[in-house]
Amino acid sequence: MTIEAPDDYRLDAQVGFLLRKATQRHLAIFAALMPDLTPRQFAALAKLCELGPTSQNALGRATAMDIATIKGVADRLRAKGLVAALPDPADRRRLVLAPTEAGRASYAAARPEAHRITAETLEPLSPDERMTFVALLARLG
Amino acid sequence: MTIEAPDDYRLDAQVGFLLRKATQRHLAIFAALMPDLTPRQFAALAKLCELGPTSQNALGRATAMDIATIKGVADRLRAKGLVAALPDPADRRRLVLAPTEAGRASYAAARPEAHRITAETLEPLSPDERMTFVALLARLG
DNA sequence: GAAAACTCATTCGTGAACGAACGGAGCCTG
DNA sequence: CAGGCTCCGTTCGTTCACGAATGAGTTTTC
Repeated sequence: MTIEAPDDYRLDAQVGFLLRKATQRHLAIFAALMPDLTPRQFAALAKLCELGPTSQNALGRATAMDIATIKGVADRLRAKGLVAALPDPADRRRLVLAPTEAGRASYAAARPEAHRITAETLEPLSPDERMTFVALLARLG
Repeated sequence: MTIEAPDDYRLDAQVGFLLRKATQRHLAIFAALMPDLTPRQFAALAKLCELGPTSQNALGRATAMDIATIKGVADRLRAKGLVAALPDPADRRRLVLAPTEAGRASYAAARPEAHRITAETLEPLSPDERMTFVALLARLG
């Protein structure tokens, strides 16, 4: 792993490119092990089960999704019957989201798969390397 | 950095979530420093300048983009006048892409920015940590 | 030399990211 | 209480990912 000189640019060594490739591989693993939910849908459902009833914007912030993005994700989760939305009587701007019975069941069933997805994504690294990698990655967020 | 027990799932500690957040930050840096090209457009242009005339499919493989994705990226680069497309007389299925004069100039101008983008993305890490991180990340692609 | 197998490019559909603009609603300060 | 600031949700437009299907062209194989 050499640091390239300013006049020698190799795309394949750039963080952005490597991040994209690692993400691609991870998404393929995810789609194979959890075909019924997309990563964002699972993230939103997981956070919702963790937090309980939450406004749409707040859920977006908790899952690091754009306001426009969480809207679409929430709509698709509602269409699947995993999430219910009710207007907040105390604040009429708010749409309060909560997992349905089916949503909680789906989350409970998906959790072991989520661990497997993480494990398989990190599989090329040794246990020590995995810890190192995750710790460094967390600092780039 | 603890490894969570199977019954304690925290979204914020999952590789997929961290990858997404790191990518988000990187994309924001990219958009700020290279507003005229998207990361994929830059990647395609860079590979094209590196490889010379290349078929669309081959460029897709070289940049780790789906066939359907590279089509759109190539179309947008053509619309910007940075890339030209000609049918291959030797193989009439092929569309051969090549950078235009403007494309080469744009790439030459963008290269220093690309280095700055990489540097800024990795800025939270020490020089040693950067090497470690990039090496580990490369193995997850 | 003809059928089978493969390759190249295109198109369609779904899911997603995110900036920008918008209107409705609450809050805060003068 | 009125004007302004902020927040909430929605919609629009552009870009991208990727599976699937299709049609045209090329190579392989028998």
